[in-house]
Amino acid sequence: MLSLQFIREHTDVVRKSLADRQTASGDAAIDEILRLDERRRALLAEVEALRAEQNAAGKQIGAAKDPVERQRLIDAMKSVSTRVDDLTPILGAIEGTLDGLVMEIPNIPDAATPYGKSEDANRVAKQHGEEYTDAWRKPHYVLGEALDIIDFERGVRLSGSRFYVLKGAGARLQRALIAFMLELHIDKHGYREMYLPAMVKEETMWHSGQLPKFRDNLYHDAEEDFWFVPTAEVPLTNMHGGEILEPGTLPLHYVAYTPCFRREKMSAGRDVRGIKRGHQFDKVEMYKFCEPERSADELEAMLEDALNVCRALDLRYRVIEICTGDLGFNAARTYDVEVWSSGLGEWLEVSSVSNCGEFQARRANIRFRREPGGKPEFPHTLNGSGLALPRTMIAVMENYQREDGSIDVPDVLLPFMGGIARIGADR
RNA sequence: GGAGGGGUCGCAUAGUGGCCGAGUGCGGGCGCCUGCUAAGCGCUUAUCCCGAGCUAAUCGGGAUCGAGGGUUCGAAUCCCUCCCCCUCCGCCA
Repeated sequence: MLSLQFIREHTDVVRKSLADRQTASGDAAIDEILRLDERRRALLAEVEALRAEQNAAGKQIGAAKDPVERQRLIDAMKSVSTRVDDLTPILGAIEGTLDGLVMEIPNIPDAATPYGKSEDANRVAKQHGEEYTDAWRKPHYVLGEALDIIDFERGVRLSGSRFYVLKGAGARLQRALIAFMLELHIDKHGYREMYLPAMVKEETMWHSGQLPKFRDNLYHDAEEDFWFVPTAEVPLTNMHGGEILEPGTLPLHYVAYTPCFRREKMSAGRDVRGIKRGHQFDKVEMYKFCEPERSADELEAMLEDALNVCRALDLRYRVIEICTGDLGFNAARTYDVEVWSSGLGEWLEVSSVSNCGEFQARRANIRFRREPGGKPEFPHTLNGSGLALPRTMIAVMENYQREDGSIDVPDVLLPFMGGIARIGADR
């Protein structure tokens, strides 16, 4: 979130941010925030002055020996007490409203984020390999059913639309990808592996910025305060919630594999075919906490870490630089990574690598000290997929398919496949 | 799920209505002293918010004793609700 002080003192920057993000009601929201903030501070001054009076009187009353004098002082404070009781709920209500409004203001785009009105203005920053296909190439959902490694029908039987079952070598292929990605990030890229809760409390969703904006996209338990994570970014952000990290702690590089759950209400009817967009999917997520001045470099490094997965799998990829109009709520700067799938004949987003600046750290109240006794500062946080499994599966299946309908297993996955080098050939 | 115990300043503890934002010990920091990496002595030891100030040093005020409500002129202390931890029983991947 943004600090009230920042909104107050850099109102023009915030207004520009909202305009660049194509937020229609941005100005009205800022006006309301400024108005409430002014009222809040006026009321706060009054309440605090009264409290100071109470505190001072409290000491006198405590010290008063003469019962008559004592009673006189107590009676005198009753009106002050009443006034405080009157004002406090008003102040509380204003702070509540204000807090709610500020929570809905998105992060300020980084200066490096290009301006653009919508995703059409995103530009390809880097591309490795050209689009290609062949007449005989099939989409993964055809391959998957023919090889009996993806079962859509049974997924629907169990859970409804947007669910599927991976079977045999299909399930194993995904597990191999997960293991390969994790080990690459741990052993070669220096991340520390985390096994995380897939359900978190509501508060945690606010801290990482999923709430209130994306309430419609989240699943939660009807009876208890359990919310299903839509990405490991949520628990990872909160790993150090409320902490002040000691000098020498940063940077922290974490990697976690989790299932992710999304309602996908926004994309009803889109991408319904195949495994491209399900309510449940797996993802390996990278996450960093670092000093503010290092986050730009850390972002580039994280992008490379994601691309290294694509390279190791010999996938054709491109990097999309997200423009202001398409930037996510929490992000100041984002690269998307897409890989080419030769069966569907499209680029698939397998990763989104973002620098959130101090936006999430402020929400989750994560701070660090540069030196012992130093002033606490907010670290920057970064997150990136490394990678999302279903789309990586699609690309691998479609790009490694042979004309006879079998699928070669990429070399780097062989150690995890228990001797299966080709799916469908020796079944 | 049942019964009991407990949550106070980095750690350990003291504290049953005002002299407690909070004592003591340990740990950490600064300084003094001591003719040797010890002992001793003194000081210090959180975070956030509002205001003033050169968007400074700093100063004034407010808040925070698991969280939220309540009683009261006044709550770490009393009452209620919730959360978490520990012990035992039950159940269980």
